[in-house]
Amino acid sequence: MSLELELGLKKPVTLLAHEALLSTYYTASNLRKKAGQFLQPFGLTDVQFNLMMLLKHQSSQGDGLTQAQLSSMMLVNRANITALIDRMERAGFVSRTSSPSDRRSNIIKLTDSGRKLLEKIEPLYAQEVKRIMAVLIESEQKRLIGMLEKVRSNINQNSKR
Amino acid sequence: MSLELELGLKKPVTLLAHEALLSTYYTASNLRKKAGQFLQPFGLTDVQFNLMMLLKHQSSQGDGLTQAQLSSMMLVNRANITALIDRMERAGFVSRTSSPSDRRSNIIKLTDSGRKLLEKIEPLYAQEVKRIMAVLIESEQKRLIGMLEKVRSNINQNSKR
DNA sequence: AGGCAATAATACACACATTAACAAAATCTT
DNA sequence: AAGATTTTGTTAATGTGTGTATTATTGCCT
Repeated sequence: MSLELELGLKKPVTLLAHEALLSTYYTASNLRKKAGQFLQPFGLTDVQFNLMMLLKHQSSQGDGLTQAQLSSMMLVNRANITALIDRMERAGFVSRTSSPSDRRSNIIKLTDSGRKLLEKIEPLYAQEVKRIMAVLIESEQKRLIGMLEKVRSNINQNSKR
Repeated sequence: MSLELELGLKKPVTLLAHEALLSTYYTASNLRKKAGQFLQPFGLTDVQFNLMMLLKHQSSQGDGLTQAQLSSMMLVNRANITALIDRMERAGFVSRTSSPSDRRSNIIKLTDSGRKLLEKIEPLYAQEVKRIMAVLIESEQKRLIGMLEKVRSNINQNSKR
């Protein structure tokens, strides 16, 4: 089903490049909504789940990550992380301790209950991701990743120079 | 540049399907940020610009659109549109009048100054979109659109049945 | 006609994103 | 060593997204 039909547009999008952009945009939006619905029964948002995945898979033997590292890996501003960790700490998913080696930094770690919850969700999540992406065969998924990578690389090149 | 490097990950994403999902997600996020920066000097957000584009191109001879139509075309909850239109009305970009044929509905139209602003921005925006997407040739853009369409169509099919 | 269900907009509580400004700590430079 | 710069986290103001509940209106149905 085309974007035009999905959104109930009366007229097609005229510029192909714009349709490609809107496709990316709306697909991501749909994916996020789906993830949100999937995670809601577990008391998590998609953002919180992503953060927990980073804590589990991107820190060496549960050493945790700093808020700055998290903001870089999540592609969001540092300022976001403060309130996000506040909420997740309150919910008991993560702990925040000051770094002994750099007193500016906080070390964020999964709590035991956070890790337990994550490990319950992870296989179900992976299964659902695989199901959704299975409409594309492996080579197509790679091509998609490659094309999107090219687009990203071109976003912040200025037209001048 | 791979997602792994862009985000500063210490370890690669292991599941290909997940990498495809994250690629889509982060590309959309980058595109939105870029659009936001591009539109900021004009006093618009990307969401407001999109809404104005819909009002211009998706309504028959400036008849306007209802808030329900806008929410469908923007793939957002109806509840969003209320405050969004509040802000845009306050800024003088759009007008909100009650529909004579259905007193539940509001008709949203571009104001003269809103239309003038949009027409100034539109060619610059189109140029930038074309520049960004020009890393993909036409056939690739079509393939991208097609693949994302397949993904979207699969999001809301349940695994059971 | 009279009642019931669907639809449109709104309000509220909450989550998450941005930028800008700030304090504290670390690091660089001379 | 001292001063300047950068980095880290926080706060505040603002915009956008969700879900849920409420009100007003319309349309359907017997």
